[in-house]
Amino acid sequence: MAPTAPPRDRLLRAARQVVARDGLAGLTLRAIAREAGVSHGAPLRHFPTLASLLAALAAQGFGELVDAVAAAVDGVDDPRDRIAAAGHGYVRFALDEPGVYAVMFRADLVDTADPAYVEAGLASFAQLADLVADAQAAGWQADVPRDRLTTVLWANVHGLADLWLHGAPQGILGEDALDDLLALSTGLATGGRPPRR
Amino acid sequence: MAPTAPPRDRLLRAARQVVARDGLAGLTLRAIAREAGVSHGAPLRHFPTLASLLAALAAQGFGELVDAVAAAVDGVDDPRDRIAAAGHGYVRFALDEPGVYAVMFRADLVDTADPAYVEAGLASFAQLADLVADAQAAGWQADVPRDRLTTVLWANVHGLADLWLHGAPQGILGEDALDDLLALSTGLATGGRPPRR
DNA sequence: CCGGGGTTGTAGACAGTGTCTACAACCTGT
DNA sequence: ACAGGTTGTAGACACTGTCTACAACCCCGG
Repeated sequence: MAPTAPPRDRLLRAARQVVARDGLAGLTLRAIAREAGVSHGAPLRHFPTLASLLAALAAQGFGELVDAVAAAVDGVDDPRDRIAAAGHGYVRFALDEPGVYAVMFRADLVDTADPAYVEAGLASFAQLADLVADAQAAGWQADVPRDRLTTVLWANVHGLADLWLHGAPQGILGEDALDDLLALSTGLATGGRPPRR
Repeated sequence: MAPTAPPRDRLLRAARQVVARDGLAGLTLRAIAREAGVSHGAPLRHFPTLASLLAALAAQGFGELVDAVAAAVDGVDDPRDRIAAAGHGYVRFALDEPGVYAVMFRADLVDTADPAYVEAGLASFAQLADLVADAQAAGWQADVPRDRLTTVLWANVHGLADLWLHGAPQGILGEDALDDLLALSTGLATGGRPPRR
């Protein structure tokens, strides 16, 4: 094993630890440098700006999101059930990595022009679009433009994750309502079928 | 007319102008003070902290959101159409006031414990819950717990607004797809009925 | 072997930030 | 007229992102 990872990776790992420990408010360039054990200006040797470092972190996050969704879908056969499973995996990822997920959708923190960021986001969208394509081929909402249908489903799970991370529904519904909300949301969207048993 | 409004209101108005002009990144306590024409420490006479000023701004925003949704629903009779109209009004508000809307859901910027903020958010939720209650009374999803159904619908429109403000769908679908997305989203959620003509 | 050259890191500076504090002006009510 | 609260000012502090000058360090060609 490499005892010392490449400095870019070390910085990104440090950023993850910082955001996991101190949240978005503590995710500062100097805090990342401290966490990585280097001087406050060192990160700028590898990223021209904090926004570009966060773009790299967000791009990593999109990659892991794709993996999480793929794992959630794995083994599910029915195309509509696969969409529901994907939504489940999506939200679970957001809750497992709340800091990284928050960074991924913070246009004011991230350099949204970063090519790796854009590409990773599009790959995540394409993954969901493929699942939609399968469901459409099986007859579900076959006459709706695929990208629009995909975007709406994406907005559904993203909204649920964002609201939940914000904490609003917990005060109304309690801490353990998320699974029910997810089942309800995907059930509504995919045609009100009862959840699989 | 009062030539000089109460200082609290002047500060909140200044904050709106700043966020409308410079976005979230420019929404700083000192910028608000400059916009209001006072010294950099003056706002702290009226708000103990920046987060509390932003909580007051967000609470105002929730009030205006309620008004916007009420106006959008006004004149629509069918309960399910009212829900669709509410979603339309919701997203339109978010796009008309992107700065204020962003502040409303930024838990890291806002003092989320502020009573006025909590109350205003709950009032907005209650408004949507009432619309849901009417639709349920008319037979739509009558067996689903109302607060959970409301939360899911809220998440749908919030996710669409947040994604759109983030700019992601525009790159895929173009700048003018929003109305179609909204119709598709509410159509899916309320049972796939065709949009009203 | 040696000596550059690029990579990586350091340390200090600068403007800008939120918040605190000491001070002053002003308005109000008795 | 005067005391007290409200509102505002100005300076300080620690912190931030970014820039710059400087120094180690490693690798590779002669």
